[in-house]
Amino acid sequence: MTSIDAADRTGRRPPDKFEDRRRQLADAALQTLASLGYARTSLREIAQNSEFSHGVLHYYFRDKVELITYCVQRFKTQCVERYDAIATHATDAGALARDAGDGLAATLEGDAEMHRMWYDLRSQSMFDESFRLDVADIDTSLERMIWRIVTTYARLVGREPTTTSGIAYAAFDGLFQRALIRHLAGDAEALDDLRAGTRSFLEAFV
Amino acid sequence: MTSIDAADRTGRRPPDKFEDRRRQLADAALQTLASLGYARTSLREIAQNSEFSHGVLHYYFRDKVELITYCVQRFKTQCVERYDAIATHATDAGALARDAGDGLAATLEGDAEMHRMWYDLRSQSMFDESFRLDVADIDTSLERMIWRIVTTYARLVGREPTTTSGIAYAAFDGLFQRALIRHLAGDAEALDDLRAGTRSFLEAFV
DNA sequence: GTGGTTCCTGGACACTCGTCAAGATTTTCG
DNA sequence: CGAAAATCTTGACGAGTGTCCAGGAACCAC
Repeated sequence: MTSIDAADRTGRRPPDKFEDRRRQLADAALQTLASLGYARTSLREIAQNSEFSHGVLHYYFRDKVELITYCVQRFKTQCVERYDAIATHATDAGALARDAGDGLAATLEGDAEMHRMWYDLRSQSMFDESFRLDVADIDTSLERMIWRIVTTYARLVGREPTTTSGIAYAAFDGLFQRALIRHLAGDAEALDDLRAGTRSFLEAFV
Repeated sequence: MTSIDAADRTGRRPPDKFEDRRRQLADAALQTLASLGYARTSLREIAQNSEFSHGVLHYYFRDKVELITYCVQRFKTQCVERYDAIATHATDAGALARDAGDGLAATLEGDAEMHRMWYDLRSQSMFDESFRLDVADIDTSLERMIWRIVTTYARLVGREPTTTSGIAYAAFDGLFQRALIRHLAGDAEALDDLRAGTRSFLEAFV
């Protein structure tokens, strides 16, 4: 047994199997994080959500921090490819506003646990420097997605945005987070308020 | 030793000493939560931030959940009495917008750890029902504070708000949270962007 | 002072945590 | 096939967790 540790193995030749397994385990970890939250997520719990035992995690990841960091990066790739499809094929402003609101409401309802995990991890990044860069990276790509919606809306109504992309994203993020919290608490009006807020912001920001 | 447990003792006659001690221990817990985050806050760590040993926590609180819940409620009272002073004595719209932005920036910079604790606990409330009601309560009072600023601004410029209090709060909350994350990450422009965003929102929402 | 109540300490408990390593198992390949 | 490499399981470890409790300390009326 020539002991090569996980760090070295990361950059070896056939990344097929090894990287696949990492992704598989990271998905189990993401599922655990989404259902239990960061504070209650343990390696044994993650392993139980996979088809392996807990020891294998240290075969594919150096420690828990590397696993979680890998999770955040993986989550990011899922994010951008998922949201890049929101509201791009609209031909008039009203339809775009409706589609954007519906898209946000749909992912909030369908992926509620995933979204609360994101806000949980982002809160963690305020305490733990390890996650800060990756979290900031995700925030940037989300900001770009929002800004694309805003600028498209502005073009369709023939005006210019009245704010910056950072401020617009902050508003939409606050709106989405609030709707998520209320939705998880059982508030039936949360989704409609998210749609209404989306329209309201688009009108206010161009 | 007539064993009376903490739950009974809560409603006894002289609540002076007993309630004072609860507040004192809750403050130590809040300090710990602010510096370590919810996931890393243990009862022994809390006790070390106080002048007592860890055993006393179960003399004044039934369990950890009751302690944290008490903390959230205590944090709320501090919140409302602290923020009710923001931007109330302004006579023209421009000064109000400036005072509001400065007030938010000042508390963000001065109480950054406390604010990140708030976002951490609010994230927790998405996973743990125990905190949901208290967290929602705090959100409501913060929403009222923001709404008071918006309506005052609207009165000073002689117009009406163009949005609801919930949507306005969501926007300001997103703005504040974004500024906090960037501030904690060492971004020197975070505070100025918060001020600029405050002005931008006030203009956009009336 | 003295006895009783209240308050606090410190240690023990059962458990979970991240980590690690020895060995069993599976896969790969000459 | 059979040896070598890669992969996975299992159990252990020390540290840390929430909780509980026996007993000491402090306080207070008498």
